[in-house]
Amino acid sequence: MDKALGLTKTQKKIIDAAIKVFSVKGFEGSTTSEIAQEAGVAEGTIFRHFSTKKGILQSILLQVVDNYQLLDISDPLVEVIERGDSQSQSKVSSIITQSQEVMQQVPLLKLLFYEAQFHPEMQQMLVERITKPILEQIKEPIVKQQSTGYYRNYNACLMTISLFAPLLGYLVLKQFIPEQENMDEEEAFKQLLDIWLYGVINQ
Amino acid sequence: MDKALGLTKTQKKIIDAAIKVFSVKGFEGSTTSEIAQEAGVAEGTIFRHFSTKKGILQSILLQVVDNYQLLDISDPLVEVIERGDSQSQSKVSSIITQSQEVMQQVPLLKLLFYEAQFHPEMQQMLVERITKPILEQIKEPIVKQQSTGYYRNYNACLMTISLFAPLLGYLVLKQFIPEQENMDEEEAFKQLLDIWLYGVINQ
Amino acid sequence: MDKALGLTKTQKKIIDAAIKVFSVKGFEGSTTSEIAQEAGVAEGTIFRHFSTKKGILQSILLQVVDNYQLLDISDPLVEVIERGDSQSQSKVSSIITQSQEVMQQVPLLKLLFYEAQFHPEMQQMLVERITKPILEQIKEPIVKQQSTGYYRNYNACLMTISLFAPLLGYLVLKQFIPEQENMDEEEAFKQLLDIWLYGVINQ
Amino acid sequence: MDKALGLTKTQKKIIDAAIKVFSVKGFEGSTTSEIAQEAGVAEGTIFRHFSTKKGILQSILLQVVDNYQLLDISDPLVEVIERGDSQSQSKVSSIITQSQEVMQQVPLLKLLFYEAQFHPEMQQMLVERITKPILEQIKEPIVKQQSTGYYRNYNACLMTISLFAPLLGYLVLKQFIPEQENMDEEEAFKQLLDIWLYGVINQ
DNA sequence: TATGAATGAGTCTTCATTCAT
DNA sequence: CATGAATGAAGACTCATTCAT
Repeated sequence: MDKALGLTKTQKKIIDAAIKVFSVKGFEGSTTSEIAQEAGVAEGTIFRHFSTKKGILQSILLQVVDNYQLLDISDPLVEVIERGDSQSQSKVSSIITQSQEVMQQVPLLKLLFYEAQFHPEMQQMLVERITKPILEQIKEPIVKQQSTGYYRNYNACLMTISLFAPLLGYLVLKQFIPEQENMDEEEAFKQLLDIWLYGVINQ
Repeated sequence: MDKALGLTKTQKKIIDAAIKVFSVKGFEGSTTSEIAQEAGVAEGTIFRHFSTKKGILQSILLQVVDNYQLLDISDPLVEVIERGDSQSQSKVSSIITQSQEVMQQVPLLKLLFYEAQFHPEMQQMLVERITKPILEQIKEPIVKQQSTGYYRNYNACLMTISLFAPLLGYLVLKQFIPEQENMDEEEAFKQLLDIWLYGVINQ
Repeated sequence: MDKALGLTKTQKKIIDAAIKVFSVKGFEGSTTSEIAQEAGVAEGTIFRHFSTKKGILQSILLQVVDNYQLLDISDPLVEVIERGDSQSQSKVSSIITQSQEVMQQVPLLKLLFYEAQFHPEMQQMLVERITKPILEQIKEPIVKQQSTGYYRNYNACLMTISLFAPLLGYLVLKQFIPEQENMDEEEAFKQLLDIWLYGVINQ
Repeated sequence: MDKALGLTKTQKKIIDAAIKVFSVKGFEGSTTSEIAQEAGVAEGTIFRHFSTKKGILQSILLQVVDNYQLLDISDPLVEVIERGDSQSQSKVSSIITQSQEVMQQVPLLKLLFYEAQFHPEMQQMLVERITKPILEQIKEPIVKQQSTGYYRNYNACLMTISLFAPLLGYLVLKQFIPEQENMDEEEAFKQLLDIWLYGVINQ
């Protein structure tokens, strides 16, 4: 009744509050009392639902992993790869649309990847359930295009990196230096994809 | 007498110890007592040299900024841009050589950029003294190549991102997933630069 | 209907569970949630029957006091005193039989006497309803034997102590150091009573 | 300089305060903040010297064990056994003198033996370092007296219990029911020892 | 100047108790 | 009348910072 995707309403309130607080102050910099306040529950309530503060972080990770929200970003990229056609605006703009959500998730993802350094089991889960699946999903169509001779024969993993990293880098940089509003996101993504396609297409 | 670059020997010991400890455990996850132990001084000594724990972090940032060690990475990239020649192996390998040091600095840089989120004055210093200078330094030769028509006319900032992000992404990913040892670093960098050059060179 | 000795069935379940849990973990070391689980009721249910956690302890004490289960130990001792005859095996063994129950109650009694230190009203009740009655009950036949000249004229209270303490001491020690299984309980009690009788009988 | 018997002055202050507080409120019923206040130090200071609250209890036990203060009680008892003479007043009164200290230690010993139930390593130490040594020390002269035929041939361990338990029982009871001040301690001990000797001497 | 014991505010966590269902 | 989620006061413990030596 008060459950959704395995989380009770209270759990959802706490998770959402924690995401907000963690994103702003970092994991160690946040206190459970802040999270409780943000969630509108008593501090003790947190510990009826999550055994430790770290448990909250792990639940956030699990939810991100389970929802596969993240992987949505790879679908449009796959289409770009398969078409190999920078002019296919509709695809590009679908990425842009997605990116609004991704933008909001960037601080959360930074948090998870950063904190994962200090928690091996989280790191492993991130690698196995997020990083590797994305790499695999993107590598596959690249390899196919290489086999037809349409793409050059660089290491597929490196090609994936050179496709993915600039997009992510652009988003992160924009959070650091928000000034350059002169160019809209859609145009930026189009140019980044263009550069990659030219770099990758044979001749 | 016991000073070098504005740091006494004791200060240097503390800074070095703090870099080591912060890199492994994060800023909030480290204690001044650990730093003192690693530095081989008493805990109280730290506070004769740095007013607060955060002061240590700021000093680390200042040192990184002042030493410009970081910017060393942009020099070889500039040469790559200016030559526009993926075959110029010597340049590429000089990057590789540098990257050994950069590799070691990646955790420190992750730390500084991550913690900067929570300390506006640090964030500003990072942006003004590190991020923007690197972008500028790299944008300049790109713009020159564009003016001669040798490079395509993409937004120079985006071109910089698409050059820089894959290299950084490769280094970070390698720390997360160290397995793919099959390819050596030199070859990886060469391919990433190749892709960029093809994507960027007109025709 | 569901009452017995002033306790409803639910109350009895809770009391029994509390005795079990308190005996193993002590009063402060036990949680109401453990007691609820052991009793097979909800945590809230406990507080419909007992106003506070301490109220449970007080009810246990009341039950022990009301049931006089404890005082059963003094009856056989009285017989030993009255016969003044260490050879009366049947009496001794009836003590032994009782002691099986007493053994099980030792942890509970330790608990009550120990916790009573911290709760004056409980201490008073223990003294008035348990300790003093036992002393009186045992002193009486001793005094009678003294008046006939059969027992020496030591202070009756001290004689009671020197009768009672070794038996209790033996039981407690056995819980601490269970190894000395070489002697059975029956024999042990017989010897302890013998020593006392020899020490106490005139000539 | 500020050390004595392996304890610094601060540690001694904390230990003494803890003994006082624990004796009055029990282990679980005491708070580290109360102990700090009683010791006249900051709460944090406690944890520079004892890693946990339980660590304080263990240190108390260690100190009791190391000081062998407790075992002092067995020396006069040994003399009583060896003389086998209840009239040897001087010995008896030396016990009394000791007992003033023992009296003060009774609450502490009750604490240690009670809490030991919940901490196996403490229980073992109490048994090995306190209980067994006392039993052994007292059993030895008893056995000697038995071999000469002066004492009856009861189990030596039980004889020890029937010597020791009444003395301890008297002290504990006096704390519970302090009223019976009519008899002084010296006389009480003399009578208890008398009873035992008569019970134990052959004929 | 360097030390490290002492500090105490602040943290995570527990748990007896309440109350809407 | 029973339930168990929610509460929040209180506890053990941490750690950046101070200061007498």
